[in-house]
Amino acid sequence: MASELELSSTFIPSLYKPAALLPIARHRQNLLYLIETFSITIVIGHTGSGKTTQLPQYLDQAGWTTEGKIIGVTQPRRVAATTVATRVAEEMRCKVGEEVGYSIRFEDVTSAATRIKFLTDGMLLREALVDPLLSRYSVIMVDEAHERSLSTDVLLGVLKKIRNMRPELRIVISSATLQAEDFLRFFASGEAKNEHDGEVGGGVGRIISIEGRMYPVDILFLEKPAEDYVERAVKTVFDIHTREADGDILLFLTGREEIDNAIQKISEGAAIFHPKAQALLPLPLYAGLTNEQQLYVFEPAPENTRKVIVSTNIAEASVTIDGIVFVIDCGFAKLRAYNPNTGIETLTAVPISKASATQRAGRAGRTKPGKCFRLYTQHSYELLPETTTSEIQRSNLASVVLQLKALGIDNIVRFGFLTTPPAELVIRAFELLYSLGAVDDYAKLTKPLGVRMAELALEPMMGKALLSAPSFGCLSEVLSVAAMISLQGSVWILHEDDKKATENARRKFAVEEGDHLTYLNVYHAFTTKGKKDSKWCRDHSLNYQSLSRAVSIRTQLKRYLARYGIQADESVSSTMQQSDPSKLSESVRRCLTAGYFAHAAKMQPDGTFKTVNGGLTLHAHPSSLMFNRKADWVIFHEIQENRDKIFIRDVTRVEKNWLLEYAPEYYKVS
DNA sequence: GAGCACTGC
Repeated sequence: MASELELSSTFIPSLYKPAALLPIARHRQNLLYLIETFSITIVIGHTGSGKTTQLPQYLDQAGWTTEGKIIGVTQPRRVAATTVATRVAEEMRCKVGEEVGYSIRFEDVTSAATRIKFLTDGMLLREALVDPLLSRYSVIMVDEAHERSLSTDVLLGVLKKIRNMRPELRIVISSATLQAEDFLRFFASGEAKNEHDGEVGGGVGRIISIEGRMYPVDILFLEKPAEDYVERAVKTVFDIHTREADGDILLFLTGREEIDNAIQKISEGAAIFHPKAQALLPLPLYAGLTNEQQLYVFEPAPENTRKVIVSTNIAEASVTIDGIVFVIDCGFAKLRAYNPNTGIETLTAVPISKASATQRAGRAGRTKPGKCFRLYTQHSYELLPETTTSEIQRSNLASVVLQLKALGIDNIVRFGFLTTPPAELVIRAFELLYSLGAVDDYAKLTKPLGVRMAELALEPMMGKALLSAPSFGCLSEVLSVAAMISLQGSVWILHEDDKKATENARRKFAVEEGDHLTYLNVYHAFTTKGKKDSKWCRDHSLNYQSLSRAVSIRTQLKRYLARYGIQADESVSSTMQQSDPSKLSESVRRCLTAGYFAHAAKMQPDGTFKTVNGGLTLHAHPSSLMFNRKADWVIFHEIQENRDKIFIRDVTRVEKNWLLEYAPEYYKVS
């Protein structure tokens, strides 16, 4: 420790502004006082205030890491956990994994010396399965809590429960201004009243605001509503380019199609109207791009060139780009919602919230004063909801219910959620879990099935299929299928200009029986013929990063199963060629049916599908093998409504009698 | 004939 102190007085960090200059430094004493005094501290501060990097260090220096206790800081995203850990380690002059570490899925970079640990909130929930009181932590800081992700909300509920049993635990919540009082009220509810009556939070906690290092952003609205916001956005890009000072532009649209469209229009316009002026460089940004493709937006523009980054919501919170001076906000975002009555997810563009609009505008003021052009009227803005509906109110909650059950929360209905999810969502989740055998008649987790399903990092239906695999003699295969399905569609690389290339590549691996066995084929080729080689992947339009991830996921799932005494015999059936391929294919499809019986459909003469009760018309997604193939009965992984059609994705042929065989209760009526 | 964003000892 002595040598460390000496070092820090001799050297000044060169990479970053000295920490003493950050806005948070002035609040150091007050922050430490509040955390010492109150169980809950809500910290309001923008990105750049230093709350994430400095506060854990203050706490460490103030003695919160003595006697083997550690400070945990959760993030909603993996990248944030790793980058912040790296930065704090630099400031503390240690290697990541020593005094400062991080823990995310597949990567635990911590050691016995670790005192400050950055981790995803999902990961902290995992830890709670083993250590229900999170007893190693003296302080837990939940960063970016205002984003209200599914796991943040579950974590907040769990922390509130833990606080009752561990009053010495300190909880710090980082929030945007708008929601700070909600967080405090949440933790204060159920507390006995005291002398602080009348004040939000009473004696439980306090809110502290730390001013961020932000530059002013001028907000401009349209006078009249725009008829076509993509067109209006492109026009605004050119207006900025010709009339405003230097600085890059960030344009928010809702999805890939709009983005490609806008980029084309910007390129065309730039070529015609401004042949000699400063050039415009339009760049797309959305999650579907590979990491490599995303990196372009971070590179400085060539000389005499203005970057125009055309992005989805990914640039609102997940990705931060320097040098943005102008933001154009279309006022919409695509949002996922789940209908508990039909079991169908929708993905539609909806108006954003005021909080979201503020966040978007803030992206313009990170390096100097900026401007935000909103492609809607001030009147429409006033009508927007304050905040976006939290995920827990619009998601399929099967996994959440399973997780809470595994954490020992028996009464889900009475569980203290920050926002109580609609009862229909909870009921629907229980119905599915019951039909899968994960919970019993008394809504208790079954042993060992339900307990294991909760532990596996898989959706309940896939978890059930995987745990059934040994009895079908296809564990090795279903492990691979489960890993590939976990990639959520990022198996293939989509070529913007050459759509046939992807199709041709798909055809090479196609298996008649459907998408799941095609995935198995791809996985097998990747780990044998492909030799886990990135060039081989590029040649076959496959996403190298995703497939490497599938290998990690498979390894992790296999390790879990091994702990249950379930061994995958890789030597006998690791290739489909070795045993009778058609028999193996049947086993895999039977096994999938045992997990996915609730996602079954029957093909109609016109090639569309009908749900089991006959109510809804479904279409095979064009990315599915079953898009132009014949089948009778199928099971599918995902069902989603886009615009006017309901699509099913990851579709595989099954037999009707398998449905009756593996889910007699579920199908007894029909 | 077509994909918002995240994540799991």
